[in-house]
Amino acid sequence: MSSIRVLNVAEKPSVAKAVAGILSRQGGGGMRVREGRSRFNKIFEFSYTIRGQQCQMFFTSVTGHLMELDFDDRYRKWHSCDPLQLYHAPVVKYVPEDKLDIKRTLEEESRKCQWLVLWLDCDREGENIAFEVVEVCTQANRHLNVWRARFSALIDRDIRESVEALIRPNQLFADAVDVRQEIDLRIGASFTRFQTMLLKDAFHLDFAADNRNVVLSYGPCQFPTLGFIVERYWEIQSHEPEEFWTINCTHNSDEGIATFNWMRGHMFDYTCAVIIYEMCVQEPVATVTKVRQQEKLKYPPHPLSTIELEKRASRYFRISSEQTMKVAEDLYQAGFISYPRTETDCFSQRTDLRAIVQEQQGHPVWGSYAQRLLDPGEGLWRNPSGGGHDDKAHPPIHPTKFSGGESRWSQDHHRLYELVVRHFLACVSKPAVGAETTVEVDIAGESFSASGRVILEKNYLDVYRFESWGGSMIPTYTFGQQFAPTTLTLDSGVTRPPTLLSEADLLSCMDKAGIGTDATMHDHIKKLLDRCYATKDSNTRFSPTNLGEALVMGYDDMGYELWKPYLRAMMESDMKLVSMGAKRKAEVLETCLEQMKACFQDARSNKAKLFEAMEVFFERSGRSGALEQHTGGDIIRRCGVCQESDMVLRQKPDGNFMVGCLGFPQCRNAVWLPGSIAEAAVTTNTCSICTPGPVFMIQFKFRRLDIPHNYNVNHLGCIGGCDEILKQLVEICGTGSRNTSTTPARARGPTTTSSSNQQRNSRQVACTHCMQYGHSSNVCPSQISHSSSARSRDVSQQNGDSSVPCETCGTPCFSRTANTANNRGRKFYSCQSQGCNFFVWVDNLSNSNGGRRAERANARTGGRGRGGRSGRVNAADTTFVSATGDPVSGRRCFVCGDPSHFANVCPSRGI
DNA sequence: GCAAGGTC
Repeated sequence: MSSIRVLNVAEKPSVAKAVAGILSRQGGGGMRVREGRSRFNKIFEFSYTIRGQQCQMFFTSVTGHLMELDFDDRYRKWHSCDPLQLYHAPVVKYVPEDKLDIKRTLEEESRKCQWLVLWLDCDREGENIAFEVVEVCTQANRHLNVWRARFSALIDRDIRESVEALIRPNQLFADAVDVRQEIDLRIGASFTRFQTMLLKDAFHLDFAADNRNVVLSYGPCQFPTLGFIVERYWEIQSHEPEEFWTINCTHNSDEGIATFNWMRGHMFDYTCAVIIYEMCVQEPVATVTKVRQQEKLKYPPHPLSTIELEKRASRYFRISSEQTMKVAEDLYQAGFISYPRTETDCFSQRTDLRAIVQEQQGHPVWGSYAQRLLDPGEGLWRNPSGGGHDDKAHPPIHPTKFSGGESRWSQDHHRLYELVVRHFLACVSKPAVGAETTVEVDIAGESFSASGRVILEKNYLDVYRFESWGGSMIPTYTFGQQFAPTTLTLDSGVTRPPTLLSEADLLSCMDKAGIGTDATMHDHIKKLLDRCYATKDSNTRFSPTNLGEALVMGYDDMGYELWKPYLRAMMESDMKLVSMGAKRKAEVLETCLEQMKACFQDARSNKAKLFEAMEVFFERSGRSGALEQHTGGDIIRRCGVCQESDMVLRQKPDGNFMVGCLGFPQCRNAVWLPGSIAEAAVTTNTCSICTPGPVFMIQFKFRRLDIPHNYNVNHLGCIGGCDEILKQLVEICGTGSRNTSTTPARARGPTTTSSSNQQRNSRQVACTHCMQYGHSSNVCPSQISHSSSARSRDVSQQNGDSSVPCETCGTPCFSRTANTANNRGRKFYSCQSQGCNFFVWVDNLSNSNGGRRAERANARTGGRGRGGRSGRVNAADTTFVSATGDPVSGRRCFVCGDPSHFANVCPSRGI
């Protein structure tokens, strides 16, 4: 039987070498290596038998995608077409210049072979690359019999099994990637060209030495990444510190000090806190109600995936994700660590983990730990637990070769290799063991708890020096034991805003939202820095730049969530449907691109929003004619607002006329003219009424059909305030577009309400969440929790949205608003639980807060026990409110107002 | 000059 010549192609040279090595060993024969056209992609030759068929194997590789997608030549230049055309412009898939040598190798080898076996990674991208290879190879030899090998790890058994069970490549998987590529290209290019050409020359971009090189890119991954940064930044900006109160208790004994925390945590209502504090102070005896001793385990981390490597390198060493991937690639190329781009965080059963540990035994620092791991007497070994992710292509990142440190390594190389090794050793180690003691005490019905921990066995913590497990001792307590607290204090604090996102936080956000892949996330982060959309401080925390914030603000003001991850999530779910065969590629492409095109058109018609947002941060340069109303024009009069510049007549891009101050943006004085004007020209006539003069009159020509029939189409008018006809026509026609049913009149920025934006958008674009028309995605009923912006202007405090525990029975009470004749609009808390009659006006609570704070300060710093046993509050001046809502003075019951007792023993509570 | 995805 004659031998079949088989061309095998892997996704990267390392896989070609590894698989060829495994198969040639199994085939029993030797392996020959020869050069291909590309110096990176060698060709391995050996004999092998597939299902009884003698084969002559030729094994080579590509380097990732062989082809690129781009627009047809006619559309590649930025000014070659309207960016809107990019939604339909023809696209071509081609082999770029730097891949031509690989293409030639494939063509030459194909001609010699009968079979083609594709060894691309077993994911959607791999399947797509497979079809690129098929296209090149079958063009050279159309008789090729095409096969796909599916393997999950580069180990003997997997490879042998996959070659015995060859299948056909999966067109649906490849289709899904085609969809993604085309959508990314069209959206990215259209929005990038649009916003760059619109804004770059219109503003003094202070961060750029030369505006000509500035690209304001938009991408479905980079923008949501920027969105995470901006959103957190806005959250911090809009944070309003809120004061809260908590009760703390300490107890000194011969064995040491125990700190007991209030189990309610903290309270935002001072009155509530002080009442409870009073109760504790009245009966300052602590009774131990619970002593719990537990063994606690702290588990080692899961095996290392790319994202975890990036996050941990950032957290432990402050190395950027981009640098981490660079160094990891270096270490991988030199054979010290396994493939660094992997989602997998569990080891295959077949991996020889002990062999990997064995290699590390000689290391001067962690070698002795590796020895302990392998010693059964130590009992330190534990099979690693997986995190449940498996990309079926690569194992978790682990050391593949011992090194005591190479002389050419940088500090980052040393650190990353150490992290990979220590992480691996930790994974196969037992968890740390601790003994935790929790003590709960009761003071006047309030619960407090204290806990302490001692570490019994460090185990993996011995080698994983990056993690610690704080321990603290507490004295011994027994159930029922009573003691007098050493201190019992009512303390205040204020809520703090969240911190800026760290690189590890950002990677987590992206991972959770499915933005980017393990191999590209660091690229998206770097792109934000390169584009000057964000900056990173020395603590690896990200802030948006003015430019980044302005762009997000502009789209947010339009009512669009182009900066949120939902668009990507929708594309991802569509891709999945395509790969499963539930939706056709053409159908998904058509609907998605139609929607994005409508969105693009709408964004373009709302470009004033982007301008307004940019104007918040940047000076206008005056170089752009994009919004003509701000520059040039015939003079009407001197501006009465700034008294420095002239007011000029301008026609806006939408065809409408206005009179604006040349001092814009410093002076925003403007007169908006009726939308029914067809022509307007400044005359030499001056108004005899309006002052200060001269005010030049304008000859208007109105469109007949756009004004009532009793008005003349020709009108010599004045914008100085005297012209009643002009005023009436503004009233009748509005100052916006001619046809309000399709493009409603729109005032400038701040006066435009967000609801009018939403209405406008909803007419043209389907919601990106539910694909329904009639609303935009930021008000989608299916996504309400996503829809509110964190920006302060959008934050509204509504009735019933915050609660305080009822001071009588503890049930959460929500604020409500009175609707009675005397108290309409006044807020109150009223307990809704059955039989409880607690009631208080909110303004009574807040009005008396100032005095109470002073009083509290006095109680804590005055001679009344600061640091002593009882920081008792002087309630003599406190204004309490009775259940009827009437204020009562003095030390009286909070519930019924009776001065003979406090609320904690009020008869109305059945005590 | 534009995207994101492979990889060197």
